[in-house]
Amino acid sequence: MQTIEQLLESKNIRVTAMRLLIYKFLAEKQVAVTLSDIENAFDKADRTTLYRTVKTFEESTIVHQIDDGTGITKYALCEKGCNCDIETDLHLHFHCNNCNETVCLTEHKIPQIKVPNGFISEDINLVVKGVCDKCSGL
Amino acid sequence: MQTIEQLLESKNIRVTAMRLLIYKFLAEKQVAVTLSDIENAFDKADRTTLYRTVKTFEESTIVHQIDDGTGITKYALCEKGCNCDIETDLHLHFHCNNCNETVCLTEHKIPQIKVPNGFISEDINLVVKGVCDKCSGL
DNA sequence: TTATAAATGCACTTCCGTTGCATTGTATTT
DNA sequence: AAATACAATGCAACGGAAGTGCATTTATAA
Ligand SMILES: [Mn+2]
Ligand SMILES: [Mn+2]
Ligand SMILES: [Zn+2]
Ligand SMILES: [Zn+2]
Repeated sequence: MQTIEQLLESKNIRVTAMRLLIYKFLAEKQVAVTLSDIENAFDKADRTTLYRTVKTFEESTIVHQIDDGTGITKYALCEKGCNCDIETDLHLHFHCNNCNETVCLTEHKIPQIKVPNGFISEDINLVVKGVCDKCSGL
Repeated sequence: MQTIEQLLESKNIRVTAMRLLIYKFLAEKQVAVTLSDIENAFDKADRTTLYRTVKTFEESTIVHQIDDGTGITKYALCEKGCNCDIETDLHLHFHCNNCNETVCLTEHKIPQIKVPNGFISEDINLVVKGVCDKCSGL
């Protein structure tokens, strides 16, 4: 088990206080977060720093971006061994219409999707919307 | 075969010049269009009118909205017999990373997606990204 | 024709993402 | 240790797209 510091260093990302804090924040969250979420969690830090930190993480396959259809970009930590950079992360995402939260369903891979002749599939974004387990009470 | 006028009247939407023009514009386009696309096609008309027209169409299941991940909302005519309003339109969308166009693949329905226990699926958004038939040359 | 309501146009706002640039902090070299 | 070089952070501003309030025009109905 490697530390966060080791992870960052392995990706050639300098270890700073902010980056450690933001990483920990993402790690303890069970849901995808928006930039505003991070902003609210770190009042003292500037929006831009948070934005660039997340972007840095994204470029190094530490987090992946999620477009859940709300119009607001969300972020979540990549699983270890995730290959977002070379091929798309094929797990699906679930957006709850009730609590408005979005989660990675990393266990649920996206099935093979057929496209018409002449079309070349390179990436797939699949978002299921409905009611999450916390809200459904099932 | 019903006329556009008849279609609008059947949905209790008043027939206006703008609405007929915008409908025809959408009908002759083979790809999903942005509000800016419509704006460029109708210089004289105001953005707000176009915006509200499309929204009116959307509320009456004449067009459906497409979130292809570009961050810009796109619109396309619904097929006849489409049930966007009561259940989600289950066809998938394809976004070309080369020409940046998005098309409805109405023939390609979204397969059944399994979600974990406790989750209730109500709607699915599936966007395949890659190279379209025009750009691939295949 | 007049009264009523909807459609359109104009101005303005908000929200999110993004960038330029100055400043601070860190690491490396001399 | 001091000087240097470069990256990280903070502040301010911008831009695009979606959305809203209100006045005006246009269509429908009485
Ligand atoms: Mn995910
Ligand atoms: Mn479609
Ligand atoms: Zn929920
Ligand atoms: Zn193309």
